[in-house]
Amino acid sequence: MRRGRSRPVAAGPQLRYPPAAFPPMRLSRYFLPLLKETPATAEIVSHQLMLRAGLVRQVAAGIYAWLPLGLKVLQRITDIVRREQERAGAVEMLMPTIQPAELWRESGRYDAYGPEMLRLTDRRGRELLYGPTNEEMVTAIVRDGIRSYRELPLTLFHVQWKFRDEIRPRFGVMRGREFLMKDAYSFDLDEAGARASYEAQFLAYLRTFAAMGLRALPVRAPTGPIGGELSHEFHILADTGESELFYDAAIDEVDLADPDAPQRLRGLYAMEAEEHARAARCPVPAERLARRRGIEVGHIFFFGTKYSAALGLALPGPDGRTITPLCGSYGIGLSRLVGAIIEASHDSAGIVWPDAVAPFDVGLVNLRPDDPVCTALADEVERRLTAAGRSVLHDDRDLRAGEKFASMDLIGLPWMVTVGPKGVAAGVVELKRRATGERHELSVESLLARIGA
RNA sequence: CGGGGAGUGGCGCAGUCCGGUAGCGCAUCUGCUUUGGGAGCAGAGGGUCGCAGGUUCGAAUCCUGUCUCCCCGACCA
Repeated sequence: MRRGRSRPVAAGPQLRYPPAAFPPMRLSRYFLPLLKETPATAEIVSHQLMLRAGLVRQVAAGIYAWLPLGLKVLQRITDIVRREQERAGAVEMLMPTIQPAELWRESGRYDAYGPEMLRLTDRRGRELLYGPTNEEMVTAIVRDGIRSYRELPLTLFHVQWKFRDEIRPRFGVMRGREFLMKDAYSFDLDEAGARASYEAQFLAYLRTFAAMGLRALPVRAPTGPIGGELSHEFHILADTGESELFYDAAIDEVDLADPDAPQRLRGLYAMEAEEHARAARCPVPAERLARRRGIEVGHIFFFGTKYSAALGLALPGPDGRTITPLCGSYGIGLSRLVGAIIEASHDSAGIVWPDAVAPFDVGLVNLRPDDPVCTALADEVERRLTAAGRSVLHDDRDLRAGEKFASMDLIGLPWMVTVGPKGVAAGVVELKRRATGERHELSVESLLARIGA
């Protein structure tokens, strides 16, 4: 191809992009290594199920490969987070995993961070690190890219892998060394603006977790000298959660659709057990004090000029005086969320994915792939569900019914559609809801009416 | 990093104390019979026992070193 001269792309059917929104996936061609037995190294249920359901494979302590099915979940979670971040006015970018040590010397954190930071040296002897977070970098980028106070406020976010060399990684992806995180950073001219940016993220978090079908509790987190009351952790409630939470049961009554829900939630008591014990007195009457376990999946906080001052981010304000922007950062542990969701939603047979984050909407089981009539019907169901916008994982393998059902239960897709010899003559298939176990025999038309939109 | 435990076919384990040339279940492959909730029978393949030294006629087994993984604790999204 010659350079410097554009030529029109030849139009032709072979260049047209296929229109299917969700190409169906055949299990016979997929990579889904399921384990019948529980690996001895996995202690908690989410880790066990993630290994058994073929979501991840451990590569080293706290480091995981994401297999196709696990990646789907991670992507669905990321999509929801991205949508809600953009809705809250944050702008996406992407910063690298590797950062120069010099940047961290500017903030003084290079020495402060300790062995948890993975340090590297390149061939020229330059000191690098695998980023555990990005405050320094984003602050430097904004410093170098902003010329006027008029360009603020600004909230940037990215989704990127991070590395913290935990002393003891555990609980599978819940406490890995390498983890995927959404982190957002806000830059404001004054405290009122910073507070508004914080509020916007607080609301975005409520919406994000609700959109995933999760119950998330905002918990007041201890702050440093600058943070004031502007720091919250978001916990997914799960009986197996790592932290114990005490909160005002009135929180359970708050309607998230209500515009003043964030305000109400912020006013209601919720603390981690350790903080709760430390508090002078609990403002919640005993009969309203709820106690549950949770998994921290998000953390937002305001830290003022800590990094902007250290890195020399300053702008001339409208009156000519220098403004050092006020900043906050807002994290969601995306890979950890996968584990947290499973902790919150599983049963003895396997995972029970909430609809919004399931790797596929429907598991389609053809009980007789060698029977042309069953196969024709299964193919039709696949085609029509796909056309209706549902993602379908089609089990076309020649295996026994029990094994196929058990596999579907294990991977936890919200719906299972079974096409088999019993129903095929009458033109009916069986629909099963994973969460409840409820089953119905339906015609293909009724099936589409039920789950086809 | 302190304390504890474990490395033996893909997975789960036995064998280690009392050295004698590796075994069980599941999975895999072949055949037949089965076929709507992890089938039955018959046969087959697959392991330098984490690694490196040492002791011994002989080491999965004893000794020394080393690496890795897991659990409890402090730490953390």
